Amino acid sequence: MPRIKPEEPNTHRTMHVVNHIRSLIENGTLQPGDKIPPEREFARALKISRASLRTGIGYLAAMGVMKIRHGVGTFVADGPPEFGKTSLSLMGALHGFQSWQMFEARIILESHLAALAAERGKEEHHAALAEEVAEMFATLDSPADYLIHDLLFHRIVSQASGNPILAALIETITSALYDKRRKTVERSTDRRESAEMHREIYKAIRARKPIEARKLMDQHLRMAQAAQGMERPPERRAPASTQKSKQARLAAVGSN
Amino acid sequence: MPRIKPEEPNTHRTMHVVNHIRSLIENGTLQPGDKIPPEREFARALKISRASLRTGIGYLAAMGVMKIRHGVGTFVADGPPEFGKTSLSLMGALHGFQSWQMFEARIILESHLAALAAERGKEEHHAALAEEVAEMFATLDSPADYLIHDLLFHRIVSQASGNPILAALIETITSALYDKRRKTVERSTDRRESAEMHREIYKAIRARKPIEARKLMDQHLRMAQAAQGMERPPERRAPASTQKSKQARLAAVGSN
DNA sequence: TTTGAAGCATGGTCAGACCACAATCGTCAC
DNA sequence: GTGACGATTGTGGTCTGACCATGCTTCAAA
Repeated sequence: MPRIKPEEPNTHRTMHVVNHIRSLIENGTLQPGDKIPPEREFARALKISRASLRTGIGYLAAMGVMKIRHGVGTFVADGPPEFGKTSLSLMGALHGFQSWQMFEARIILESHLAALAAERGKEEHHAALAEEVAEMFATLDSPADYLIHDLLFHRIVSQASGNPILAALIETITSALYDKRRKTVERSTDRRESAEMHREIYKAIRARKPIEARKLMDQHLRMAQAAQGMERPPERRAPASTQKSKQARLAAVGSN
Repeated sequence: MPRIKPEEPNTHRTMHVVNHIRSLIENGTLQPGDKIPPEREFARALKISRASLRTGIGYLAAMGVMKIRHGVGTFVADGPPEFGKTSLSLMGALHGFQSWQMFEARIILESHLAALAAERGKEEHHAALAEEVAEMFATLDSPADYLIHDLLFHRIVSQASGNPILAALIETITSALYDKRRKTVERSTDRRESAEMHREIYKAIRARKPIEARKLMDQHLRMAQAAQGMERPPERRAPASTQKSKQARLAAVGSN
């Protein structure tokens, strides 16, 4: 007896949910910051169990598309786009990303971003950059405060580039890098010189000199890279890893 | 009576699972391709319900860290790193990423990648690139086949760059771009000229001329960009979007 | 030897109950 | 009136146990 399939109960429920919400977002029904219906109600509407709905929402939340607030509700993510913060560091652990590789990516992206910012930056960006440069000079004696304005400066450059994708990529890499660096003591890498360089970059962006902005940013980041010892190491051979046997590794998975 | 907290039952179970697996990956106990214990068994080991375990695993799977195979088991992702394929396109719908922005990001990343490949590419990469160039010339009459080798060529350049992070970023952007382009008919954008350019790029990489490789790749991609009409549009003002009211939008969320 | 049908291991879904958190509302003391 | 504080309500988080769906393995029949 051939099995009749009046509808299509297949296609994992999870993806059913994901695609449904996806289409709602794509046709503009759902916009950043909007709240979706309560789980129980939504599940009833989609004719699936609450558990399955939750799986789908969890999937979207993991990708940063949805934000869940316990006791409040579930919302479409607003604010700047994020490519799962945990994602990069986890992927790093998994695929052995090296710090110098992250820094290399950052240098490439951010120096180009500076050039784009010089081309497209608007008055408001120029003003904000000037503000941060001033703050940096004002906090030369306070490493923690200085760092904040340093980060803000770079973030504004990202926004001024007019390309949110590149800005989001930079943001992801920077935060992953920051996590690694947070533990190391704040070496007082001559903040005055650093501030001067930021000022030069600002001037190039304001003067709409993409080539120069790019060059200065590249130079600035390479110095930072050197200061943190994140240059690309020379070729190594024979990693000589001391791996446990596969059997021994897998036996330890359940340990807590 | 004050509540005693001998342990910390808090910290959402989901993150408990994620962090547990994360640490297993970071200390090398779990490696790409490894299979984790069956859900029922693993849940018992972690002293949580199977449902919660599944939530955590789903989270990791959404980020591309785990691969779930129904009826078989759950595995740590192997193969090349992926930043959630669906992520970029969903984020695009959410934050209004434009095609030209994706292409701009691609141009910046990939032209630099070509330079790095020229610096660091090994014999094997050179051989593989030559192979693909030859295949491209051999399939000038077959758009579909040509496209395959086109993609492969670029992927090999990514690998040759020696920076898996940049390679993964490119891969994500390219696949998102490809999804958008798939529907458009394969315009026969002079494949012969395209193949010639790839050959030039290959020669520059093989000759270890980073500057030239970068320039050629940039040139090649800008032509492709123009051919697909993905240049950055001139400044627009007054988007004049025809948005429904918030109330009307949210009322339609449950529709199926 | 081939092939098809069980059987089994594993992930997927469901239902319903209860827990935990956050905002709101109502009561009561001041 | 007004503030504090507890109850109520709405919402996500977790648990349990059952059953469904898939895909590999095994084994018997052809």
